[in-house]
Amino acid sequence: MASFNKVIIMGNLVAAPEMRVTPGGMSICKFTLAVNRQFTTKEGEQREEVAFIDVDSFGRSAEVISKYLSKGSPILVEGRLRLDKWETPQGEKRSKLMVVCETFKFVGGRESGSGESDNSDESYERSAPPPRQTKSTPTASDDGIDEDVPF
Amino acid sequence: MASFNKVIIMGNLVAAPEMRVTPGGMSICKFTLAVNRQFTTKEGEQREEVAFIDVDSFGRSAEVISKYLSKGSPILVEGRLRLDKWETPQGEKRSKLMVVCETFKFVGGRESGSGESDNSDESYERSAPPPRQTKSTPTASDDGIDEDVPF
Amino acid sequence: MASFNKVIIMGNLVAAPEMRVTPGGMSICKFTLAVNRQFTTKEGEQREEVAFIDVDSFGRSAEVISKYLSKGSPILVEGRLRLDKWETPQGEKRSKLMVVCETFKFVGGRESGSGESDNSDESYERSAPPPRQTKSTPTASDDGIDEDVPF
Amino acid sequence: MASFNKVIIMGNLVAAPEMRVTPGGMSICKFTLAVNRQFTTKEGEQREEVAFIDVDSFGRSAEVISKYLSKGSPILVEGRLRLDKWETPQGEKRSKLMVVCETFKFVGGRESGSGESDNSDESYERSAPPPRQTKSTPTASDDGIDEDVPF
DNA sequence: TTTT
DNA sequence: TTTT
Repeated sequence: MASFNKVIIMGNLVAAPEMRVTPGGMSICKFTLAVNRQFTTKEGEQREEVAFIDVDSFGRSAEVISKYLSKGSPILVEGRLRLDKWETPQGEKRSKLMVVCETFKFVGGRESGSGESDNSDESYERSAPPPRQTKSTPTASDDGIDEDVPF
Repeated sequence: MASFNKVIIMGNLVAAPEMRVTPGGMSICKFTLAVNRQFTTKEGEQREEVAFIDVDSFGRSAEVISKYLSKGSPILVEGRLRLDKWETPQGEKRSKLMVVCETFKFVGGRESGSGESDNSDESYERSAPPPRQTKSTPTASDDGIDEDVPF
Repeated sequence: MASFNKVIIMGNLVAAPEMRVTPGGMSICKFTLAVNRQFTTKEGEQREEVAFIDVDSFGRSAEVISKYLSKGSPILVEGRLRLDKWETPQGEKRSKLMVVCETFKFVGGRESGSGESDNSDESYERSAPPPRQTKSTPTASDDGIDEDVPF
Repeated sequence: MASFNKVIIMGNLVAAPEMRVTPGGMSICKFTLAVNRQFTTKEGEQREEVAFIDVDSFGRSAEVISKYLSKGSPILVEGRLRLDKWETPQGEKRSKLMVVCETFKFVGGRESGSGESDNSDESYERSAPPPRQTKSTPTASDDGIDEDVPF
């Protein structure tokens, strides 16, 4: 059976992205995304869990991300899971699951853009400012009644 | 071979969502998303194409969407493709591809939330305000040189 | 707000793929996928609904698909929704939602492979035969008791 | 900005799934998927890399997977990334990225089925046998000429 | 019929 | 217009 490996995550950078260039001239930009999940337990308590996900981006993606993003920036990353392997100085084998960025979208700032990986056609995009909210922003006690607002 | 049917789209409502309730008490909220794609032609021209995508949402999702979204609102919809079929008054068969919303996320406003379909565990979520942008917003002539900024 | 547009569908070709080449030399392969969804109604009846989804593939993808697939072949397609527009001879505007194939995977045959769109790095893949099933194939009356087998 | 966290992987179990039941009666089935990626290097060499991905499934999904799958079985898993955290007996903090199964599909056997997570509407599905291949199975030297067959 |  |  063929394999398939797709990850789509949206979250915020927990620190500034780290950029480096290989001796062969390939740009690599590493960053960690905080991806939150809020949920309500069976007992009705609000909870939040965070997954800190390491991401590697390459080429033009790496350059764009390192240039425009910083700690706290939101981003949508599309890519695949990769199992990184290495050996400790003591000779122990280690491995870690992370995400290889194949495409990304800047989201949620005043201007949003997107990029595509080094492996793509590099047809980058220019995009418009975000829409105005026309209804008021919902909050937990949004409409005066103690409704269970769902977000 | 098993089938698989997954759609993930993020865009803006082209009009206010339309809500109705079936005689059986099921809420149905219909809306149309504008999903943009910017690209550069081989000749280097900037182009934009828009897909207008009809979406049906049900139950609690329908209620939340109809309550909080309006024309222009951004939303991320996760669902599946469905082929709607009907007959014209003249007896012609017609069909149309559209999206059934299974889950959604409010995105890009001051507060963002999410919902899950009537078929889910209804563990709705409350979320935090968006992060501050710490680098300046990039634009086409961002850094004074006529660089080909990729978005 | 940035847009996002992702479709992942797996199904079977309802007919042989149709291949053509543009005057400019671009290969285009069109096909229709039947994507099934089985479900149980609230009343406990088994039902099946089918979405027939038109797909356009381009370049190397088009060539590989048209060469190796035929009526009934399973395939996994990854791509995006596009709204096709045209005018009837009577001058009526028409439009139709369909899928643009960006990548694909052959699935479920003895050998499975994959391809990537013309826009990609063309790093095509050769893959291994599918694994043997070691447990017997489940059926509705699998284990002698009239259990509600979930597939 | 809202978070989003979606994983779709298809691969084969590297070992029999491990099933247990919590004191509270919740079924948990753990397994590891091998997800392969074949690619061609810039130098034209065929390579394969494998990601071994740990997956947790719950409830009815856990029961179905543990009942019908075994070492080598193919499966398509849809879910989300979770960061597991624990402490070693020496008091060191450890964490590991893994996948929580929210839905799955049996793929590529004689019969294929699917399941949905404990959190879903439990509308399980019964599906048909896989299609017959009508064109011969492609291989690297498929048509006698030393063509660069793309899979 | 269209959003940004 | 339809696949399994």
